[in-house]
Amino acid sequence: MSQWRRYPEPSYVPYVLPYHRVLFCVRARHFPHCITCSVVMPYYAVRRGTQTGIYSNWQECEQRVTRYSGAQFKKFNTQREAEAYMSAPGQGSANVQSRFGGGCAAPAPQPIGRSSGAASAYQPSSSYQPKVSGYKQLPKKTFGPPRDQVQPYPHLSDAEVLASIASPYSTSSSSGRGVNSSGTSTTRSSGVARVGQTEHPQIPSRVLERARLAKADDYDFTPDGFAKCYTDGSCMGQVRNAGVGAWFGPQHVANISEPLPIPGTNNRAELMAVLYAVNAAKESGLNKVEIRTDSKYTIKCLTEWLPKWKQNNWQTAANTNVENQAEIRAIEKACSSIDVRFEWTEGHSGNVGNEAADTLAKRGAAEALGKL
Amino acid sequence: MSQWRRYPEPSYVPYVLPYHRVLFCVRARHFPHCITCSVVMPYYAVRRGTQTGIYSNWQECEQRVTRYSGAQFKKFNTQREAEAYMSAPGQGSANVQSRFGGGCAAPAPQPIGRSSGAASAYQPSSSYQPKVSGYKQLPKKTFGPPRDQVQPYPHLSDAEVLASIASPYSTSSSSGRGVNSSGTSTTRSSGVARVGQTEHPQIPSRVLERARLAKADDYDFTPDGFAKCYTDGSCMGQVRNAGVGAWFGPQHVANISEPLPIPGTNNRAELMAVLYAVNAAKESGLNKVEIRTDSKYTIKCLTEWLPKWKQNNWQTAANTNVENQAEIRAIEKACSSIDVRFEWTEGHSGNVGNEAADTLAKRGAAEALGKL
RNA sequence: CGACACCUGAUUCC
DNA sequence: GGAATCAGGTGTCG
Repeated sequence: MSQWRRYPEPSYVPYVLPYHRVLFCVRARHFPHCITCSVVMPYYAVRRGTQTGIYSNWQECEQRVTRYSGAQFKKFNTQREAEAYMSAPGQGSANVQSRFGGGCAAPAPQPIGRSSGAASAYQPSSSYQPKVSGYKQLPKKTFGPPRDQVQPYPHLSDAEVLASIASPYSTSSSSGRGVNSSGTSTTRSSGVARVGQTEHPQIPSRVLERARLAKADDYDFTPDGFAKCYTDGSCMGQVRNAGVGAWFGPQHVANISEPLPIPGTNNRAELMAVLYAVNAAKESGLNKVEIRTDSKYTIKCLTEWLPKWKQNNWQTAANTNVENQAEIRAIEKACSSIDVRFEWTEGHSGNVGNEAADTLAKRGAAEALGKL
Repeated sequence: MSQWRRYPEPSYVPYVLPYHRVLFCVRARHFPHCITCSVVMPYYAVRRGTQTGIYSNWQECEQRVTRYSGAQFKKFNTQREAEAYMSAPGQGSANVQSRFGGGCAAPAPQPIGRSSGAASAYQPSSSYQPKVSGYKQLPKKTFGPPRDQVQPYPHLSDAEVLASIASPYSTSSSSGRGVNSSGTSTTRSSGVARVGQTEHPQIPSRVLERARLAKADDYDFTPDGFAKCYTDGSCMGQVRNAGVGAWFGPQHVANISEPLPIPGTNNRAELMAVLYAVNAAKESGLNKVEIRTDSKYTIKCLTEWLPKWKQNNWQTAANTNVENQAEIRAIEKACSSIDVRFEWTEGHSGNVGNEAADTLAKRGAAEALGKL
């Protein structure tokens, strides 16, 4: 391993048949055309975030980007590309330009160069990244943008599904917070401890607020008393705008259709949908909820694999770090104060609840796309 | 997976966060409202397989489909859909059509709705059928015979990669051999000793013939004058059909995509790819070539470990005989008259050359499998 | 124990 | 057709 790890460092790479005259492949800067010798040191350009700049590792980047609505960032292999990205006409680039181009040096955190060796024990997923090879994907034909005819399921029309949730899309404000306290005090019947707002900061407040408005009668319960909840995630396009959806029933006030604040993957979206749903369920006073998702990945993460991962330090069978670790842990934590059961539903098989959640999720992803 | 398999059986489904009190979801008949448990009577249409027809359960379908190269089959919820699928213009459907629609009766087994009347022939008594859905993926892994639009990487389409080597797939004959001798005499400029045909019997003659057609300008050289060559090996299935691929550049006449005459392992295939490539390079008169492979095993064999093995009588650290000794020695010998340098490329990381070699190798393995 | 590769399977997202 | 993710396995070496 050591041998390969040292690869990018400025040294000679003696991969030569030793019984020949020894040949050397000099480092990348000497042989820029030698693809395999190229240094793979990443450049994370944060064009929009709590603090813009170019960083040399994902941790640095993540700090400025997580929970930042509409964050724009991307990984590059060269500083030049990263700088080009910063200068590109992205939203909020004006602000970025001043920070980056100007001498206004970023404080403590180190824009590149500083090869911070401190690799935290907890390696967060790099899955937020739009995948290195953005340029390659360009020629790929994109899916037709104007397809709006989804026709999900028989009973409810698309419009009805969307109508079944009070449009939270425009009201991102926390205007309702003041009234909130009183509402919160009207604790519901269940013995579930009401979790404070601070405990699930990543859940938009309006999701929780609406969940509080739901009454027990509004839910559809299984014979053994679990509230049914269909969840789904969606992520679209090369930017990977993601959205989540959760469906408790037609016209249910607690239904969720939200964009995710940062780009992600399909699987992250599926997980986040569960996280949103579980938190909403808790917020409305339920003590038993049955999450129905079509993602076996999600279910297995939470049931089969999680116990193993907690023991083996979150290593996958291929000896890589488990992805979406943060989301999985968050769900686990959220589930500690409510009984959660998971059921798998086959996707696109005409299941009403699943289709509804799908529509909701797509709507959320579409909103995320509009935010960019 | 076994867990999922058991789904439809009359039992409990324990998909519950394990750190909670264990909860059970009783079977469908007990909880008819539980949509995800609903049993759907399936129709398995086998459009291409050992025997075509429509079957009512997966077992029947599986028999006609497993190990059948290029099998085409699909599950439907209605007989009408299944029949439509059978009539649809799938590849090789001509054959299918005659079988199905024609009187060419399938023997013993009972297609469900074979020409209407037979619908009753086999009436699936609801029961059993799992909604397992493993079958859906099955056709995916088969190399579709007619698929020419693969789009593996940006610059070159799959077809172009394949097209970049004169199709040796059909011309397995050694028709060009007679002319060969004269061609061999036209030695190229390099001081490399021309190896006689008999010295590398394992290299198909067409590989060498095509290499001879390449001119120096056709190659892509590193700044220090090494011709770039990506190699890859592939071996598929339990039979271990293997293939090799070598890629010198787009449309390069010397590119290689060959099946290996005998089954082997992945590592043997990787080694053979290098062997083919080095011989081709020599044959085209190169005197310096840089082999780029994603197999560290191959590189280490040829650089790190080989000197040691020559001294210790080819004994591994665990005191066993070194595997693939013949291939390693053959490469070493081939390298004695050409400068060969090795570079490691990470697999499946978007590297164009590596992806191309991969495609070529897979194609070769597929041919070995008889899938072509 | 580590490393790379080669596969198989599964679901979803596009 | 590809990406996201995981599980299981073999081939090989130190």
